Amino acid sequence: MSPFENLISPSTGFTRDIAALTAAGSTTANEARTKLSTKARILHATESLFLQRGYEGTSLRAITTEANVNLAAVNYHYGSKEELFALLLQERLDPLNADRAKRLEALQAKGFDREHRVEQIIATLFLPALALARDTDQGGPDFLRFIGRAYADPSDFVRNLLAERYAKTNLKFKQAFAEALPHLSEHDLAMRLNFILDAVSSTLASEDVRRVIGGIQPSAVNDDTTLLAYLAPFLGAALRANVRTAAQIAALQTL
Amino acid sequence: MSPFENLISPSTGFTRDIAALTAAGSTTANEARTKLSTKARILHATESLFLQRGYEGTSLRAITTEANVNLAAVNYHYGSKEELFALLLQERLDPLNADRAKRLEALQAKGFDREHRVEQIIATLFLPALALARDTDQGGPDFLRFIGRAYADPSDFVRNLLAERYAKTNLKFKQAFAEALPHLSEHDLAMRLNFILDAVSSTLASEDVRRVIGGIQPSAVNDDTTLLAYLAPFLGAALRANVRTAAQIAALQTL
DNA sequence: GAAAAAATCAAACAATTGTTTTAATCAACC
DNA sequence: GGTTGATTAAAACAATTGTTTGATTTTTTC
Repeated sequence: MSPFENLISPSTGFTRDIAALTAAGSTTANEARTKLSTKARILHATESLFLQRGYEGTSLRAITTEANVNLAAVNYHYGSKEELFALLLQERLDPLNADRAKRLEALQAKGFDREHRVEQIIATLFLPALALARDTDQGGPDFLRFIGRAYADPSDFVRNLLAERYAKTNLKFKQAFAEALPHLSEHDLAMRLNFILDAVSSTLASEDVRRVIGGIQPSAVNDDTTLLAYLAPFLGAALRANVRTAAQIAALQTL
Repeated sequence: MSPFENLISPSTGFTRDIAALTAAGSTTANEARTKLSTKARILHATESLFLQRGYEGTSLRAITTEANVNLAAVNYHYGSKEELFALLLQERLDPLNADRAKRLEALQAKGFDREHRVEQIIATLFLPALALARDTDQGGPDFLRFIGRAYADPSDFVRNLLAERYAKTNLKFKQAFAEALPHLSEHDLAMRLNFILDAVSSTLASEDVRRVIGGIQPSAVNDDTTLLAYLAPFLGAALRANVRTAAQIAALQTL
C-alpha cells in the first residue's frame, strides 16, 4: 500500500473501530485497541498523546511505544509526522466545521431572533463541538479537549493547517458577527473575536473541562446546553460591550 | 566568577545598558549592543528570541549566534538554559507583579468606586504592564509582547515558574474580584478569570499589538489609557455577565 | 502451495538539542 | 612582568528528534 493512500481517502471514522470491538465481546477499550490494525493503533495513540502534549511535544517514538508498534510503521503508513497529524486533524475537525457552516446557513435562512442575535451566532459556533463531544462515534468526551489543543497549538504547522483549511467557514462567522454588531469597527470586531476564540480554546484545552461542566449546574438539561448557558452570556457580553472613551477609563485610577 | 552569581543578585536593569550606550555616542542600538559584555548580550538575545519563538522554540545556538557569542558562554555565565530563562523572566516580571500588588493595596486602602469596582481592579491589573511598556529603562515597547509570551508559553518550565513565583499576587487579585462579584460562585469566577487572562495573554503575544494600539483611537490621551479603554469594558462585561439558565439557551437554537 | 505484495522489524542515519571538556586568550594584581 | 584567575574558543559528548534502509515475516493472490 502506498504510504499516501490515506491522504486520498482520509475518512475512516476511526473511533468506530473501538466501539465495534468493545461491543463484540472484548472487555475493555484497551484490549480492543490491541486488536486494531497497526495503522489504526497509530492514529489512536497519536490522538491520545496530542491531547496531552500538543504537536511538538509528541514524538514519533512516544506514539509507537503507546501504540505497541514499530517506529518505522509511522512513516510507512502515513509518510511523515506532518501527514499523520494533518490526517488526524482533518478527520476530527472537518465534520466540526462542516456542521458549523450548515447550522449557520440554516440560522440565516430562518432569520435571527432580534434580541439574542449575538448569542445565537455564538451558540451556532459552539454547539456543533458539544454535539460531537457527546457522539462516541464521532468524537467522544475528549473531543472538547482535542479542539482546544488544536486551536491553541503554538506550532506553525498546526496553525497554518487550521487557518488555510477552515478560512471560508471562519470568514462566514466573522461576517455574521459583523452584521449583528454594527457598532464595532472591523478592527474592534477582529480583536474581540480573537479574544473569545483564544479564551475558549485554551479553556477547552485545559484538563478539567469535564469537571467544570459537571460542576456548574447539576440539574441542567444536558451537558451541551449547560456549558453553553455558561459561555454564551459571558461571551455575548464581551462582544457587545461598548467602547469607553479614554477619559472615562483614566478616571478609574490615577496613573 | 561563579556561574550562579546572577541568581543571588539578579537585578541588573539590563535595558539601561543599551540606553546608556546609545546616549553616549553610538548611533544605533545594534551597534551599542555589540559593545555590551558577553553576558549582557546573551540576555538581550534571549529576550529577543523568546519574544519571537517562546521557550522551547529558542535554542541556545540561536541565542549565541544572535548575540555573537560562543556557545559555551551560556552555560558558563548562566549555568543552564533554564537558569538563563528564569533570570530573564524574573528580571522582567518581578517589577510588574510588585507594582500590581502595590497598586491593588493602594486602591483597597482608598476605597473603590461603587459603580466601577470591577473595571478598577482590571485597570489595576493591567496598568502596570502598560506603564512599564512605556518606560524604556524597564521594559520598552516590546514589553507587552514579552508578558504575553510568558503567560501563554506552553512549556512546563515557564508555567511552573510563573505559577509559583506570583501565586500570592494572583491570589490577592482573585479575592478582590470575588468581593466585587459576589453573585459568581468560586467556580464561576475562577473560570471567567482564566478566560480573560488567557485571552489577554495571547492577544498581547501576537505580533501586531502595537498596530492594534495605534489603530484604535488616534486622538487618545496616551497609549496606556487607550488600550485600557479598549479592554476594560470588554473584560468587565464578560466578568459581570449573569449566568443564564440552560432553558434560556436551549431556546436560542434547536438542537 | 508457490509467487507476489504488503507489513513488520532492528538498525542505522542525519540533524538538532543542552551540556561538558580542554586548551587558548585575556585581564588584573603584586 | 610573570602569575593567577576570569573569560573565550573549538570541539566533542550524550541524548533526542524524524527519517530511511534492508532484511525478514506475514498476508494476499492465483
